[in-house]
Amino acid sequence: MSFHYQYARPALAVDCVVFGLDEDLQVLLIQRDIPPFEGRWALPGGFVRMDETLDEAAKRELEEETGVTRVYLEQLYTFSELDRDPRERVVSVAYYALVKLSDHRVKAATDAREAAWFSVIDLPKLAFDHDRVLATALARLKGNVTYKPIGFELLPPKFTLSQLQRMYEVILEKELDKRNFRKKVLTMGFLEELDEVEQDVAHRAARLYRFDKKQYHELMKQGFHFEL
Amino acid sequence: MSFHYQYARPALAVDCVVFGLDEDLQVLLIQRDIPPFEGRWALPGGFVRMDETLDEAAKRELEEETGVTRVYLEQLYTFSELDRDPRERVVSVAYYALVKLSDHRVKAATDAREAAWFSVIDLPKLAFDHDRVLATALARLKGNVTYKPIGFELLPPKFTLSQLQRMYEVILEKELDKRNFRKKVLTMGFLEELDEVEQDVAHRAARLYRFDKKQYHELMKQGFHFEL
DNA sequence: CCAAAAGTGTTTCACTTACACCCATGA
DNA sequence: TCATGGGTGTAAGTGAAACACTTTTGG
Repeated sequence: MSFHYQYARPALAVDCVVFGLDEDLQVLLIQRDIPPFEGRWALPGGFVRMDETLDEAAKRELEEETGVTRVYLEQLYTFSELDRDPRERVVSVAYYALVKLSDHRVKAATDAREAAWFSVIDLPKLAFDHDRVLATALARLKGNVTYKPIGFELLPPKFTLSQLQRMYEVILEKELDKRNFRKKVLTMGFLEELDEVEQDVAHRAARLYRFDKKQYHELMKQGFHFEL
Repeated sequence: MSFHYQYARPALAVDCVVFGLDEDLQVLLIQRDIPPFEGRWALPGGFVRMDETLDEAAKRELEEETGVTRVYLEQLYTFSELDRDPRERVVSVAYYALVKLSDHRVKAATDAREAAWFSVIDLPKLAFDHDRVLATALARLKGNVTYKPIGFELLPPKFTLSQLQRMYEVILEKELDKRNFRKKVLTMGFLEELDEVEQDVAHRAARLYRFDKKQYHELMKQGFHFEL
């Protein structure tokens, strides 16, 4: 590699896989309004600028295209197949994030494009290689959710233990035992029991809990190991 | 993003963190023979060509610069700090690999550069942000080794249980109980017990074992979960 | 015969799993 | 009063951790 490198370069882009939780696990998509893949749904994303890092580019593109802001984006994988974009060589760094769907239910796209939530179990065929990107993100989510408390990002600040359990069941695609689940998460010691219950339900109201981030980090420092 | 995207682009490079095992955990470095950081040690790597994927670029650069070939490179992380290269904007995709040090003890660099193994616990200051890249790779290795049998890549095809245990101790930086360790790895059922013992040792010769990849994948399919 | 590492079992304790009924509430 | 989910305990089994001595071999 010489001092002045001036061969042709691939273009560099970012794509964002943003998950939310409803009955199902949901993902945020935008509808493309220009070729290629005009009209097809795609992951929000775009090209990286010279004066921003990849993290910054991902955050900016996500906000520009979907209005979603203040989310923690984590780098997922960099995709570099030669033909992943029919126009030219584009290498894309994928990010993923978990958001409280309630905070982003109506998304005001700042440009003309349409953004919408889709259940991951009933998706349209996506543009580019975004099916593959999404599959990678889903696998990562499934793999991480059991040993990092990332799932809490999907829930509102106050939640019931049943909501928490349903979240794990949806992501892991398997049922969990209610008593064992409650025992486990409560003994971990970072759920703050509130003196409040859920409202407007047609049955006994469940107690609300809050994820105590400080306490969690305190436990981490002491070598605590979260699992399941 | 317009059809013809022609803004300035970052250069795109790959860097390879290749681990080997001796008494300590080792990493393969090359000495730079041009500025910037002339004379400093760095991770092998270089710019990505238009006709190759990132995986291919990493493999090619590693071979060109160190002679190391036929290793399984896994993508690690993409680094994009604005000033990580003093010449110009360079985004670099890092890869990591584990190799049997015995196979690569003498490395014949194909060009003039020097390549050498360094213990990770006694490293020179590296060029660019390679200290950070290496730290990321070490963290990943430590995190993965307990629940994927990747560590076997560091050992020769036939190894003793003590060698296997030492490998885990070196990577995890903690001591393990001999009896419990042997019990555990043997009950997992993918170690093939050979009718051979190690040679030329000044004490009782230990039995040799082989990692049975087929059996491991068979167990995986049946939902087996490797850990520690 | 000495040094050096190989090899081997048992007990204790903690955690995981399986499992079923009563309770509180709003409609 | 009924339907709906909320909330609770125990027993059995499995796996992790702690722990020390004998065996083999070459020098």
